[in-house]
This record gives sequence, C-alpha cells and structure tokens, in this order.
Amino acid sequence: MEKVEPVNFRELDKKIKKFWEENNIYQKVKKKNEGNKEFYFVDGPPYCSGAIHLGTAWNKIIKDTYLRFKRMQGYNVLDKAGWDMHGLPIEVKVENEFGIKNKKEIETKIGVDKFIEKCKEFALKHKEIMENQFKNLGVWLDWENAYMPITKEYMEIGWWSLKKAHENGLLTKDLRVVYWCPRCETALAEHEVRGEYKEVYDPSVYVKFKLADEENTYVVIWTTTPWTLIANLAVTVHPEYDYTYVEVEFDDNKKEVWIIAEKLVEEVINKAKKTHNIKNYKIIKKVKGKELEGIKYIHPLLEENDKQKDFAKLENAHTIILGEHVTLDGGTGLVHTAPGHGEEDFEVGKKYNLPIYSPIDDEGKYTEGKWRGVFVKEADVEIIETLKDKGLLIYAGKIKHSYPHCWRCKTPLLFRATEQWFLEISKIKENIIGHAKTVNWIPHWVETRYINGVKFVGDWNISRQRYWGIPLPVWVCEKCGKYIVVGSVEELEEKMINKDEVGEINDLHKPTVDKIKLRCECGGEMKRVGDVLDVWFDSGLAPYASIGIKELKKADFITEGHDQVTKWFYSQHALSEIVFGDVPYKKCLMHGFTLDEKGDKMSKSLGNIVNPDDVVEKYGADLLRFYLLSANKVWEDLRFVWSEMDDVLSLFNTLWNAYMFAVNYMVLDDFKPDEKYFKYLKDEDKWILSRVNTIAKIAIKNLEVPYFHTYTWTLKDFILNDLSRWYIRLIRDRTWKEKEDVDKLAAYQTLYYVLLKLATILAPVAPHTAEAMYQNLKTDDMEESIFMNRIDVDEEFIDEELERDMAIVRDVVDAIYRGRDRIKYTLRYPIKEITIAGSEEVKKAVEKYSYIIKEQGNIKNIKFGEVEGSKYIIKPNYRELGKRYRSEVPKIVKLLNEVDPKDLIEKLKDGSVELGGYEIKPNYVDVRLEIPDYISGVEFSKGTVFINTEIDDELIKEGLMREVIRRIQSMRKDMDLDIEEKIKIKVEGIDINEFKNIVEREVRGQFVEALTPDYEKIWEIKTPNGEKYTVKISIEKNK
RNA sequence: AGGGCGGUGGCUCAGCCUGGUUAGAGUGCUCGGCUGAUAACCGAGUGGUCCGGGGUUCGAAUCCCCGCCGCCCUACCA
Repeated sequence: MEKVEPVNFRELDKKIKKFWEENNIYQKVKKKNEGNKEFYFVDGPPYCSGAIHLGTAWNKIIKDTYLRFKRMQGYNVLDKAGWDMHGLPIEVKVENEFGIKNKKEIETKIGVDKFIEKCKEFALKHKEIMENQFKNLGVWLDWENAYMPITKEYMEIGWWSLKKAHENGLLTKDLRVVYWCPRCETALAEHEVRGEYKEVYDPSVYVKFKLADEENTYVVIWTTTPWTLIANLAVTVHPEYDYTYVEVEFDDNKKEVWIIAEKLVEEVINKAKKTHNIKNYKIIKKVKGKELEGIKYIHPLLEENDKQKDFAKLENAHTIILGEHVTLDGGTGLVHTAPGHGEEDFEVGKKYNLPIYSPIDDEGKYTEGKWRGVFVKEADVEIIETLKDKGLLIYAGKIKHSYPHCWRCKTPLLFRATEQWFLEISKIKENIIGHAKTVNWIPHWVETRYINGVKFVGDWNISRQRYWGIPLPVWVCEKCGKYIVVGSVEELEEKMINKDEVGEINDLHKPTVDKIKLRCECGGEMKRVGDVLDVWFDSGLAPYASIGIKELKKADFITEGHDQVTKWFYSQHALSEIVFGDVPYKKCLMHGFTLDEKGDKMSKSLGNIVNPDDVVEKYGADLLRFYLLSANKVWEDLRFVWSEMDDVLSLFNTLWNAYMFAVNYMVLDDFKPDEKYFKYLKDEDKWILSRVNTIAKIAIKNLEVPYFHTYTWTLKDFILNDLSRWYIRLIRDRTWKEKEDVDKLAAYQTLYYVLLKLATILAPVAPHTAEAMYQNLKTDDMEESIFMNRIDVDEEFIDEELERDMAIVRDVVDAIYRGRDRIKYTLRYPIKEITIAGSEEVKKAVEKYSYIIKEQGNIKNIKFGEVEGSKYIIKPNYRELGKRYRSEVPKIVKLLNEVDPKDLIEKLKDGSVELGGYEIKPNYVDVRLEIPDYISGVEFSKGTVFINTEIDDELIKEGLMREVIRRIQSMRKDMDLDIEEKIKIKVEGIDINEFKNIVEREVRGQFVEALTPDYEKIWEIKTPNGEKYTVKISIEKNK
C-alpha cells in the first residue's frame, strides 16, 4: 500500500487505461475464464459513418458494465465488438466526397471499383475513430477480432443465408409497390423509412371524374399526389359506407350531380365554394358503396396519356371498385386508385385484375404521355392547371402532412411498382411472434411492443439498386429466365464459366462478382442481377455470421435503444427464423435515448449536443458511466443535466476520501492486512462487514436482471451513509490509538476488507476507480487485476439482526443531535442522562450498543423507560390489521382509541389482548409518546429520546476541554502541520489541568510553561450556561 | 389512427408489480451547528391538488375505467 493523494478522476482514467494496455489485462482476464461456462453476447453494430454521441456511449457503457459483471462471475464471455459498414449512408457521403450529383455518375465518372474502394476506406477510417472513443469510456470488448460485414467470410454467410431462405421457399421476386428514392435511384425497405416521416406541404386537390353512362354526373376524389392521376385506373369506395348523389346548383342555374360519401358532403361543398359559385345543393339519392361497384367513368387525363385510352377498354379499368381500406376521415370517401403507386391501390388493383401501371423511370421522371421526361413532382402544377381548364377541378389547396423521405439524402420518396426481391415474412409471422414470447424482455412490456410491431410488418424487400453492399447472390439465365441462388464461393467457382477472365475470388463486392458468369441448365449464360442487399440484412446476420458459424447460437444477452425494437431486434430475429426457425437471443434489454436538459432530442440544428468526450475530459469516464447508469431507469429516456455530474463527483470524492483516510492511516502505522485481526472485531466492525456483504448481494441480484439504477443507488447509499457518515465516524477515535492496539488493527482490517469488497462491487460500473483502489490495496498473493476476482458474497458476515439494531442506534443518535440542536446544547458538552422510550426491540438495541450512543451523542448515562408526565399513544398498524380484519378496521381503530393506552401496552407485553371481541396482537399497534412541553424530547422512527438538560460544572469543564481541543486542532490545520507532527502548547485564560493528558493525546502536543510561539490566537468561548471565557492558545512546532 | 411508455416539491429522480402509519432521496434556497479523511458532514425550515375525473376498497401515488399532456413506435391520409 502506498499513501493516497487527492484524485483527478480523468488522470486516474488515463493511468489505469495505460496499466491495462501495458499489461494486457483484458487478454489475461479472458484467458483466465477460458474453458468456463460461456456467456454469448452479440454487439449491436453501430454504423461507421461518424463520431459517437452520448447515446452510443450510453449503449456501450451498459454493455460494458454488464459484461464486466459477467466476467467477474467467471463466465467465458464472448464479446466481439461489431460494426455496420455497408449501405446508403456511406455511399451518400462518398458521393459527396467525389462531388457527384447522381447515381449514374458513379458508373460513368468514377467507376464502380473506385467507388467501392472509397466506401471501404471511409468505413474503416470511421471505425477507427469510434473505436478509440469507446475505449476512452473504458469499454472492454474484443476490438481486435471485431466483426465487419464487409469481409468475404461474413458476406459469404449472407449468401448462404439467402440460399437457405430460397430453399425454404421464403425468397421471392415480385412486382410490388415500394418506397423509391428518385435521387439514390433505389428501392427502400419499410424500416429504412421509419422515423423518416417529415411534415411537408403538398397539394390537396379535389377532382371530379365524369361518369361514362350517366349524364352530368361525377365522382369526386381527393388526392395529395396529382402526378399519380396519370396512372389512375379506378376509384375505390367502401362497400358498407353511405354515399350520396348531391345535386349542386351554381349561380348560373346550371346543375350537376356529384357522388360523395354522405359524411363528407358538407366539407367537400365548402371547399368547392371557395372557387365555385354554388348557390345551393341537395342530396337526391343515397346508396351503399357496394351499389356503386362497376360504374364507369371517363379518365380525366385521357388526352394527355394515350395509354389510358387503351386501358379504358379493359374490363374493370376506369370504374368504381370496392375496398375496405377506404376511410371517411378526410377527402371525399372515394379514393383515387393508381395500382402502380400505392400499396393498397396495388392490392385492390390486383384483385380487380387491373394493370400495375407505373409510367416513371428510376429518377422519377415520366416515361410516357404529355409530361414525358418531367420529374413527377414538378408536373403537379401543370396537371392541376390542365384539370382546371377541363373544368374538372373542384378545389386545389395545400395540406401539411407527414410524408416519408429518404433516410440519407432526405429526398421525398415516391411510391412506385417495381420488381424487387423479398423475404416472405408473411409466411412465418406466427412463428416469429411465438418465439418472441420465449425471450426475456427487459422491461417486460417490450414484448408487447415488439409483437405489435411484427404484426404490422410486411414482407421484407431486401434488394437495393445500389453498389456498397453484399451483392445479391442471384444469377439469372439470359436465355430461359431461370435463376439460381448461390450459397458460397466454392459453389460459385464450381459453376462459373469465365474463370480466366475473373481470376481468384478474394472479395465478394460488386466489381468482382458482377464479372462472373454461370452456365444454365438450358445451356444459356447466367448473369448476376445487379442488386445489392439491404444493409439491415447485414446486421441481421450478426448472431451467427459475427462468429463465423452456420448454426443457431442464441445470444445470452443483447441490448439496444428503443428505436431498434422494430429494427435490429427484429431483423436478426426474422433472419434466424427464416434460416433456423428460432429466435437468436435469450435476454433482450431495451434502453432509452439521451435527451438534453429540457427533454429535447439532441440535434445539430438545435445545437444542444453533448459530446461524451467532453464529459470524460471534465469528469473522467467512471463518473459519466455512473451517472448514465444511475440517473434513471435505463429503459427510459435520459435527460443529461450537466450539474448532475457534480453530484456524482461529490459521491466519488467521498468514496476516494474514505479510501484515502483508511489507507493513509494504515500506511502511517505500516499496517499489514491479516485475517487474524478479525478476532478483535467490535460491533461496528461486524456491522459494516455485514452491510457490505448485504450490499454485494443486492448489487449482484440487480446487475443480473439488469436493474442498473438499483445497483448504483445501493452503492451510493452505502458509500455515503454507511461507510462515510457512520462507520468512519464511529472508528475515528480508534485510528488515533497506539500502534499495536488490536482495537485499531481490527478497524484497519475491517476497512481493508470493506474497501476491497466495495471496489469489487463497484468495478463493473466504475472500472478505473475500482482498479486503482485494488492496485494499491492488493498484496502480492492476489490476482493482478480486480477483474480477475469474483464478485460474490461472504454469507458468514451477514447478520441481519445487527443491521436492524444498528439502524435503531443511528436513529437514536440522530435524535440526540436534533434534540441538542433544539436546546442549543452543542455536542462538545456532555449530557448527563437521556431516557429512551420505545418497544422491546428498541430497548434491546439500545442496551446492547449503548456505548455507541454514549460516544456519539456525548452522553454520560442512558436510561430506558418512560419519563414522568409523558402520555402514551396507541397507533394502529393498518397494514397488519387490514390483513386480518379487512373492512372491520375502522371499528377496531375506534376501540383502540377508547382504551387506556398504558393499560393496553402493559397487557400487550404478555402477548395478545382481546378487545371488543377482536384479538389484538402486539404487532397490530405501535406505541408512541406524547411529549409534555416541559421536557425536552425528540421522536425517532421507533420511539422517543428524552434529554436531561441539567448542567453541572463537571459537564461544563469537560465541554471546555473539547472546545480547547477543537481550537488547537483548527490551529494545527491553519499551520498546515502533518498529522504525525508533535507540538508544544500553552493555554491561558482557562483551567484545564484536569484533562491535561487527554488534550495532549488528542492534539499530539505537550503542555509547557514557556515557548516561542509559531502561532498564537485569542479565542472567545461561550458555554451553554452563559459563561464566557477569553482563551489564548499558543503553539510551537517541535523542531 | 393504433400500440407502448411517462406525468410525484423549483430541478433530477425513487416509491407503483405485491394498496396500509406523517409520500421519500438528492439538489436548490433560508437559518443554525460540526469538522485533522471529506471541494465534506449534521440539524431545522422552505417547498407536494402524487396530471384531471370517476370507480373498486375500511383505506388508493399504488389496482380498474375515462380523459388531458409529453415522448416513442407503427400506420399513413389515397
């Protein structure tokens, strides 16, 4: 052990980090647990596109704390870090770096080879940056063997998985309506769109379509995407809703009939009135939606798109059809239906055999009709104008609504029917839900949330028309159209026909595999489809691809933020369900998001981002870690409040001071820890030994769940209340005793044990501080690092009765302080006698530990019992009474209030009493005392303390002695003397000769007749009985 | 629109599952005290319609129902 200095936690971090690195501690800890029971953790991979933020820091701190705990339980923890690297975010950034504007330029200007190379560079560079930030937080993961989805091995397992999906009949190619980004020129999956809805203004247009076979009659529809009218093929109504024929009369007395849902008539007419002079309107006919089925109308843009003239000849085209998805929340109740541009439109269109018509290209430009080559959104205005000219426009305004945008480039998305590859989740949904129920979700209600999400999810579109990703391992025959799914490089090499051209296959990215050609059964040549896989497919593979296996190995633990419930929690489950038929994790903890002090999301635009590096720089990693795991329940959103960091600092300072106090005294006395001193334990030692083990027990239980907040709160309470404020106060005198005093040595041994134990319990959340303490405390025969030790409980030290008793003693002492304060009688002056009233339990504790009360309260004598003039009060214990008597409680309470309290208490001492036919057990009531005004009494949780306020000269003298001691001590401090340093003293103006020896011992001094003072001070001392003394104290250093 | 979570002193949060004495902690503010581990500590005071309403119960912050507000997820308004 070496002397401990005041600490800067940031500097401590660095020192310990260096120690770990230089001595390969992480590797040694792993090695030590090798062969033990495995604990499989899968790291949810952060995306390598920038620096970490507070939320990612929190995420890794949670993981690290849990895994450190597991290692300290002896588990062989599989703890690979992971990274997410493919996909659009990096492509977009690299596009920016190259300064290109659209997708085509990647091929025409840059070249796919070079583009891919750059993406890879970008990913690896940011991986490096983020890794260092994580390490800075003290995160121990297997960084060296981290999994990366851009390696050949990982990608190959992706292929294998897709082949499995194919074999299991769950991979399909289909024409469907998907989200389409016209800038990135690719389809997007549902989960890429989640959270990307933004409030935007769009046109809100009411249009009437003329009926083909009824004069002067129109159906009225509403749309926010006028550009899709070009592709309109039907109007959908709800079969069960009421629709009306409304006769509208204009100012010029012309009349026409509009078909509108009954509920929306007024709303639509009001809109129409804004641009039309409507004199009157009346409902002339009411029908059910289903009666409208089959009515033919004339497409409003026939002249602008010849293709529609062809469609008009088809059986169901340009007619009213039925669909359950129609609502009456807005619009007209008649839904403009373009099967190529809306999911529900698509579904209903298929039912009615309508063509899936989508006349736009990858960039979102029309391929046919009057506006050919125009970007669809830009055609909106002209289309509205055209409709107006044709007299078909009822109203055109703007509406603010949320609309999906590309998650990377923020371009508004289009809905577009294209051919894509899907995993048919719909076929295995029930299994997913079933297996979700086998997961231990923390908190438990995540299960509901998860299952709810799965219920609404559609088939998974896994193909992207992009570059930086795992290429879709599908080769299609140019001759017969047949396709195969390749599951490995080996298989590829077997089947490829242009080996000479391609050479060795070392990499599976697009530039390599696109060159590969295969031979079809029919004799034709097969070429790969151009697509790459959705990046969420990558991370979904993690449970098995991260460790390079092709079998299900359920993770013992995973944890991510609540945005991942429908993302990574789902994507990996979906894939494992497809490939292995089960869920790939056992325990799943969901955590919250970090917010700013006001509870707002941290964002660049708000300028309220807290950088974890800054917090670490100011407070050190452990304090941030402790804060993040104690500020709230981990699954709730966390408001980061800078000032709260100061609270944590003060906790850690207290911890460090307790540790410094203990060690520095031990060093002073050259103490060598030895269990033989346990023979000399005093009650307070036994108590803190019991406490620290109880705390260990609670900590382990809560870490296991994990409930980090209860774990950290328990530690905090122990450090502040039990260790610093109580135990150290109790043993302070003992530390001043002679060198070989066993009383002192027992206290040292106790402190030594407690600090080691405490460091161990603290280690998962505050690894640097704990390691620093351990390194100084450890003896040669102990493990090299604290993390090679077990976190466990020494049951034999736990004494619950002692803990309960001590709690009472503390209460009593606190009550004494309160009482002294009330009567202005400071602790320095002894009190002759106190009387304590309370239950048998209180009496027992007080008698047993009276010496503590006397010492701490500066009390000469303790009596137990009642004080004359006080009155007993019976307080019903509702909880106990209620358990037995339920609704009769009020009656019993009334009876209790009527009996003589003193009489009842006496009887209860011998057991149960009968009262009005009810049995009253001693634990059914609490006894209280009403304190008469003329007695100084103070209540505590289980009784009352009465203080005898008589003062005599002896007490005053003793008090004065303490006054003098305190002043000398304070002067020593002013003089900046070492604790050990001896002094000469002279006190004038007061006679304390009687206590000469005590004073000399307490202040390490010697009274002398004459001295040359180094420091001299005159003090005014006022005693509680009003006497005043002017005292001159002189001190000379021993030279 | 559907689902989930949250709403407790000025601020940050416990307590709620499993109903029970006077609803707690930390922090802030005011006053007093203590101090040779402590940038500490102790005491007193200040500060609460436990979001609102209804119900169940002898008894509700806690259980149930209906609202309101905030956040998140899902769905998007064709």
